[in-house]
Amino acid sequence: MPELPEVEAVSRRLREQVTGAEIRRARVLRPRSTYPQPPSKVEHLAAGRTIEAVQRRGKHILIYLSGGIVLGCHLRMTGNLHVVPDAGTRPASTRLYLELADGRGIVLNDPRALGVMNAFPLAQAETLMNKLGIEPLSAEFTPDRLIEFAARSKMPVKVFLMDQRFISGLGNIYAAEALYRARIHPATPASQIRPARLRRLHAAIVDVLNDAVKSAYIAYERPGQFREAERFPLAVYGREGVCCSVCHRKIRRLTQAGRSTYYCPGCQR
DNA sequence: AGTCACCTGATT
DNA sequence: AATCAGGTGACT
Repeated sequence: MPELPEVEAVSRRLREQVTGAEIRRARVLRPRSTYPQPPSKVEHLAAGRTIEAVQRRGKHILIYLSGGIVLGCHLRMTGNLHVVPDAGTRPASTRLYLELADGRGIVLNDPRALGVMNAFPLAQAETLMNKLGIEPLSAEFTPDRLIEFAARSKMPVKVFLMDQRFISGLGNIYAAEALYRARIHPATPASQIRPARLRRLHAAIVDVLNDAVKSAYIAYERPGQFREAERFPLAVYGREGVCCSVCHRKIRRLTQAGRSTYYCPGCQR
């Protein structure tokens, strides 16, 4: 599920629902879901604290607790973090949950069980988050910063865009969609792209993420079956063999760093 | 820079 | 039965 827009939607809804709530206790049902920490660390550090704020950083959800503790959650491929009315009634693929003093539960629900939650003192959480790259929807993400980063990387530009140490939040779908909008071939080495095209790429990244944030927020407000239907139409991702609506050539797929990349051979040179 | 491991469920 | 999946960290 989640890249930046989906994580933003999850984070916003959580913020609205649980800011100010008290965590009675935390229960880890699957021990690996707190990797690399032991489950007891999360259980002990979360219990009895009040939720002061919920923030997103890259694809991480940060739950700030009273007493200077932060719960950091990463949803990986299939995770979701959401509130249930009764902590005693949870989805089948619940990996851990926070039982609130009012009886509700915050559930890390993840069929593939790749998602994780950790507990950190505030300073340690900040240190970890400082290793992430720039927030693409913040004012610091400027065309010049993108040009500066790209100049230092020989990676294929699509792999570069997904590297969280440069820009944090882009994943397989929106990296491909941004390159399509910018008309850049995904295999182009980042350092070889001229500044004018990187400016176009910068605008494409901001646009595609803003579009996706809007639809992701709506999608997460609704029951599951409407999720896919409400996302704006993707131009290339998952559309191998379909004709490009601009040039009518067939969308192709290639493999980069072990992941599928979709692109239009006509539009992206 | 590539390959695997971590997992399960959907699709071919 | 095999392959694929919106992610990432730990190995070569």
